[in-house]
Amino acid sequence: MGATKTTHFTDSQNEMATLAKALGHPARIAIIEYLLSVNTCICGDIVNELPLAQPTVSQHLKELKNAGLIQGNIEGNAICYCVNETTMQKLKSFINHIAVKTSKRNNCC
Amino acid sequence: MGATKTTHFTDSQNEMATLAKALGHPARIAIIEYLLSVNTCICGDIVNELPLAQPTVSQHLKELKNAGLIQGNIEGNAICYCVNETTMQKLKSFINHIAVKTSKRNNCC
DNA sequence: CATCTTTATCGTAATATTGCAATATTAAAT
DNA sequence: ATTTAATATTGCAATATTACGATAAAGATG
Repeated sequence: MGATKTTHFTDSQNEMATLAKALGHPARIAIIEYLLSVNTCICGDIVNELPLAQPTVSQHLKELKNAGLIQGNIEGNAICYCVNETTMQKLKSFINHIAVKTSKRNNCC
Repeated sequence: MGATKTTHFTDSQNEMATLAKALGHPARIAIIEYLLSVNTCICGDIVNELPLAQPTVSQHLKELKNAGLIQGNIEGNAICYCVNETTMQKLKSFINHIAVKTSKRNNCC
């Protein structure tokens, strides 16, 4: 075992889990925050912002990209990264939906 | 290696990563959704709702509980589970903050 | 008290993640 | 064409996660 049984869950559940998982590492949270700390896309310079080696950062960027949370455009020999608004809104809607349901629930615990 | 370098990141980054990571599995999304599908706490019956063996579900519940996303109260020989509103609001605020920043950013990708 | 029900824990196998050194790739600059 | 700069990929070791059978623990029920 060790592999997630994705086939037993709905597409929505798998999709949201994928997005949450991609954010489930402090380095990737830090990357997102850094991308948003400037009012434009970041071309290069991400590695120097993080306390991790370049291959490690590259890997984290890849995971964020695979999940659709960020996108990268080649700009010369650098790559411009930015947060994907559509995906972020999707995640936001889901969390909001859960949070609203939670607050409207009858407390009993 | 293989261990996350949590000490190099801020408390906030680590906290949000922990919450996101806890939601980063479809079974745990399904558990949260099931807990919210009824307007009260769920005492037992979670195992039968999921396509996973009882020890596996128990483990997922434990992780959600460790992250503070759900809480469980002993009720006889069963345990009543429900979503933790405070933690969920914290996650919601963070995601909202990120989403707002994303949508206010100058697009360039 | 014996038994049933519910949930947790242990042990373990399969797989995934994290991290980085070494190396490759790609495009700009000289 | 060579060098430089930025990013990706490969390979690998350490660790974490996922899943479940077996078993334990704790309260309810007969």
